[in-house]
Amino acid sequence: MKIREDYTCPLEIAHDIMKGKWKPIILFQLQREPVSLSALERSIAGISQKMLLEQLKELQAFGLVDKHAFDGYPLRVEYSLTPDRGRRMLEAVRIMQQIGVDIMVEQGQTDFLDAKGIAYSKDGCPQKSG
Amino acid sequence: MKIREDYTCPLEIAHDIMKGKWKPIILFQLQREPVSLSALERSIAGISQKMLLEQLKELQAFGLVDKHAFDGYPLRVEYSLTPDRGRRMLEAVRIMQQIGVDIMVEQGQTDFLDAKGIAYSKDGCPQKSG
DNA sequence: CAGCATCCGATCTGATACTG
DNA sequence: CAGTATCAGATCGGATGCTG
Repeated sequence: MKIREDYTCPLEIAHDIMKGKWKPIILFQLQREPVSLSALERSIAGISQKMLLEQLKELQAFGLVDKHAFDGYPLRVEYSLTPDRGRRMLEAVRIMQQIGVDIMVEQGQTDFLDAKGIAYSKDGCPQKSG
Repeated sequence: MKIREDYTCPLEIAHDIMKGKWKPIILFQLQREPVSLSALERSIAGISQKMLLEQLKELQAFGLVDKHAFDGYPLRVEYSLTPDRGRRMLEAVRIMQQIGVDIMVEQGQTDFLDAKGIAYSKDGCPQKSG
């Protein structure tokens, strides 16, 4: 995957980086630690492997995500946020996430809040299994 | 326009708020002051009136944008960011924009930077006319 | 100036089956 | 476990013409 070199507007790049249903969620899920493809797939409800791989590739191309492949069997791979660009974009994702939380609370949906009404369970998104 | 009330994930809402090619650009253009529809249209290169109106409506529905209509002829309307949600989302947009700037600089595109190499001309996006 | 409706091609995304 | 290929339906977005 190669990045266009004829962008004329920074926000056009930003859109290409973040577009689609899954990118912000993927970045959000990578915030704690490097994770395997299958772990990522399990942590994101509803995503197909095709979309996950495709979006991860784009994030890698733009320098937000790193991939580390280990030799041997079974195959093992770990994805992580890059310290600079990935972490910075995570800040933007956090803001968006918080606004989403606000709206859910405003709608009376407080299920995902903890006892103190501050933090939210897991990452605030439904997980695949237990 | 009515907002879904069955969201299960804050980032799902965030995506609905920001999805599409134009929302971040519109928020960015609204940061300085309230503007009319036609001014907005002029300041965003390539957007159609249909998309502009449609996206503004969605941003209003989610509480990021306010609209103020004045009586009399010619018709006059002003759009602005809401002080809370709109301004907060603008922070996320700024982060995304800055990452876009970084990538453009990395690609050797420095045309839009000012003499000091820090700020960028206009809003960093091409404008319609002069 | 502000706003709406329709048509239609481009793009995105999910399901499914297959490879190393 | 990690990753690829293909096909079909859904969604997105641009052009255009019309109303108050």
